[in-house]
Amino acid sequence: MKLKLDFYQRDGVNVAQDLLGKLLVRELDGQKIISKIVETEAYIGPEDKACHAYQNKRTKRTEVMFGRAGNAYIYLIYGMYNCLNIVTASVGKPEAVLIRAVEPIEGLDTIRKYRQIKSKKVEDLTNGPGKLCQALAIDKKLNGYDMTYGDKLYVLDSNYKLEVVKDKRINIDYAEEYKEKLWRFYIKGNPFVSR
DNA sequence: TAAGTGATTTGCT
DNA sequence: GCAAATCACTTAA
Repeated sequence: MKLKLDFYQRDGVNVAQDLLGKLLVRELDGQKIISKIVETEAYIGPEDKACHAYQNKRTKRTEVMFGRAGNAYIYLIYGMYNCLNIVTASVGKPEAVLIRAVEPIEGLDTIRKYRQIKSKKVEDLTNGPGKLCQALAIDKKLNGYDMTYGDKLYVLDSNYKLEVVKDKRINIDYAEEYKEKLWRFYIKGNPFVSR
């Protein structure tokens, strides 16, 4: 079952937790890549200093976050890496969940085609936000993509048993007190979780 | 550990 | 308009 609008149309922190263990599906060129979401972070617009849309700052880039829940928010960071977020809450509320890491389930060959690395370790394919985007061939063409409707990128429901760990977010030193927020979630013991 | 990388935003004109 | 600063990361040592 594909996750529907009502799943995303909730508080970003809850959506972030509930997305763990769900299946992220990417289809392209007739190939299907299925991966399990193992790590997420919540970005809560108006109050969160780490969020691009802090204090409801609305620019061309953050526009998508103000839009409908279930849309993909993809942006380029550090000049070369894409990050995948899913917009949550309702229209006008800039909230999103960053997908930080996934575990490949199906379509390893396709993943390797898009992300060629020296490392033999499977973990290195998708254990980070930029890596997973390379692996799934996600770029800005998919920005604003409707994941509750489209077939190229969406999330399937699942019933994995898992233990959720709450932690501080990382790599957002500039966010001052908000970097202490426990808005990062990951599956305990999963090898694909980034440091 | 450190540096590369360029789109985006901001703060001047 | 243009220039400078910023940055939700990765890789190779």
